[in-house]
Amino acid sequence: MTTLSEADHTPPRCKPQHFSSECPSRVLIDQIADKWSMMVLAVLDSGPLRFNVIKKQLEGVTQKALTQCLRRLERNGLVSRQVIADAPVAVQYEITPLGRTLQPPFRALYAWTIAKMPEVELARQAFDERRGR
Amino acid sequence: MTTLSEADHTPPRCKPQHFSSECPSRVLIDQIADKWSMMVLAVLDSGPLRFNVIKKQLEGVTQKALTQCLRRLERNGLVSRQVIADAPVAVQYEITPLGRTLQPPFRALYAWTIAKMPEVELARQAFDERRGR
DNA sequence: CCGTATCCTAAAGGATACTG
DNA sequence: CAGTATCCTTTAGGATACGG
Repeated sequence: MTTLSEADHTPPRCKPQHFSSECPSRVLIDQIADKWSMMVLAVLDSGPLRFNVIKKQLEGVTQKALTQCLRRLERNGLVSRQVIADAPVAVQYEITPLGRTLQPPFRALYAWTIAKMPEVELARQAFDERRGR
Repeated sequence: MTTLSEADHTPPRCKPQHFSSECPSRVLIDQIADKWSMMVLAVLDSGPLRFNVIKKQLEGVTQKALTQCLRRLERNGLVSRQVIADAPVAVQYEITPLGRTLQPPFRALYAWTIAKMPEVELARQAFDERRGR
């Protein structure tokens, strides 16, 4: 991956303006670009939650999809998983310190979404009209 | 979608801590969560480019995938498309003013990626070891 | 050069049933 | 409760060929 602004850093093993498939940042984009990850992290931001509580807050997510998402977040060190051996079993998911560092960038992205959504909606309508739906 | 921090805004038509499928921000997340969109916007950040130039800089993207991605970006008003009627035809893609406003949030996300990649890599190795590959 | 159309394969995603 | 396993359907994605 290249820079968004040249001064920011030195991209490891990446030529300027070329997104090689081995570029480390590509790996992370694949994670961030997941359908549910951002929402899971947002939900966990207020504190640890149990599986079904998370599930209830993400309308449309299936158990399978949420499990996969949580596993990947756990694997990447963004979320921790703790089994509480009661009967019936409880499992707590908690955002890690590393996961918390994602909060500022995500917050910026979220603010953008809220601020620009109306403009995007207008652009869509214009586009769809331009090409007879 | 809910807030990442309660003070930021008032989410339109969304209950606190609940990501409804009709919530406008979900629509945007679906766009941002696209595999190539962020890279396309990063590549276009330096100026307008032609289709095949963009394609060359995104290793592994197919013509079909890139076309789809650019159409969606155009539809959402983040990128503009201009046909230059030479022979053979040339098509220029350019980031729009609206698209440019995404730059700061993306830059923050990108900086995070570069900064935290090593930690993520360590977390992965630990996870994979915990569960016998 | 910049697509669209078609075909085909691979992967994602839902539904259901079952287990510690 | 929190998964895993299985099946099956749907969708995404690559490859190829062709058209404006």
